[in-house]
Amino acid sequence: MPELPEVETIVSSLRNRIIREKIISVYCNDKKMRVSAAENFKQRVEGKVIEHVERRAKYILIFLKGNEVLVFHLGMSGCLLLSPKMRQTKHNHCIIKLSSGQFLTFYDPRRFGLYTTFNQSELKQNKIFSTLGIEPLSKEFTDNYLQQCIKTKKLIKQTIMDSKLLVGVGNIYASEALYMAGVLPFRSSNTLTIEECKKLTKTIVAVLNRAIELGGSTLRDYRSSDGRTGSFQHNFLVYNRKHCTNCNNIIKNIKISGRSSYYCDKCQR
DNA sequence: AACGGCACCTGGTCGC
DNA sequence: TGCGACCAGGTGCCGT
Repeated sequence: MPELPEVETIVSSLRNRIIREKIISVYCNDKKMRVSAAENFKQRVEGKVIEHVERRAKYILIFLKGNEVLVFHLGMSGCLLLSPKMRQTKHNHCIIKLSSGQFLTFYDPRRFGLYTTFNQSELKQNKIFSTLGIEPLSKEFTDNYLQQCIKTKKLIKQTIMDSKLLVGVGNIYASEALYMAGVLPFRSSNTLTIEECKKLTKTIVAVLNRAIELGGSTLRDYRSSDGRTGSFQHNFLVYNRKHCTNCNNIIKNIKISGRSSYYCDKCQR
């Protein structure tokens, strides 16, 4: 569900509103989750003060004074909402009461997400975090880096969505970036020219930045932590569209690794 | 080692 | 109206 821009939107809105707050109490019901929260989750976070909030890939990291780091992943349908009232919904899995009286609620109907806590060294050693690729909005993401990544026969859409190479690019933004670069999603990565690779580097960064400016994309479930929807979905050039925004050609839709992939066979080669 | 396929879930939509 | 089929933004694991 939420990709990098949606998670970034949540993190930046939380950053302004929960820093220095103390965690007063925690309701935790992870029985239905696919991944359990850490043992003693409640005891490990109650009474701690929130120091800062970061994003790594699609994970939300809430650093607590001391050594603990609260970790949330929203999966396909997860939300992390901050509200002045306790929200009782069917799919609440974790509710955190803060010293200001606000409630931070994690809910996730499809339960593909997770929440837990790590201490900082566990976080560094954790298999998930130690194998994550680089951030596309960091200085490390260069033409040269992408040129190294595409030395494979894998389809280019799979390559840019491979979180061991590059994090945060999900199904929507992969389709959009490839469309903007004029590259068909089912090309073998190693057939891209240097020029195409350079262009793709630029379009990945551009589409993510533009989506962040617009608060992400809301197709169905996504809300920021203040309950607001994103509006980048109105700016999709190819995803979920019937006709090409450039040439009016009919947009094709194929499955790549089981995911809907949209493209224009006139504008993309 | 690398890759494809699948499993994990609920809920919304569409067609009959 | 009711029901079943199908689809959805992610990710880890398993078998080949």
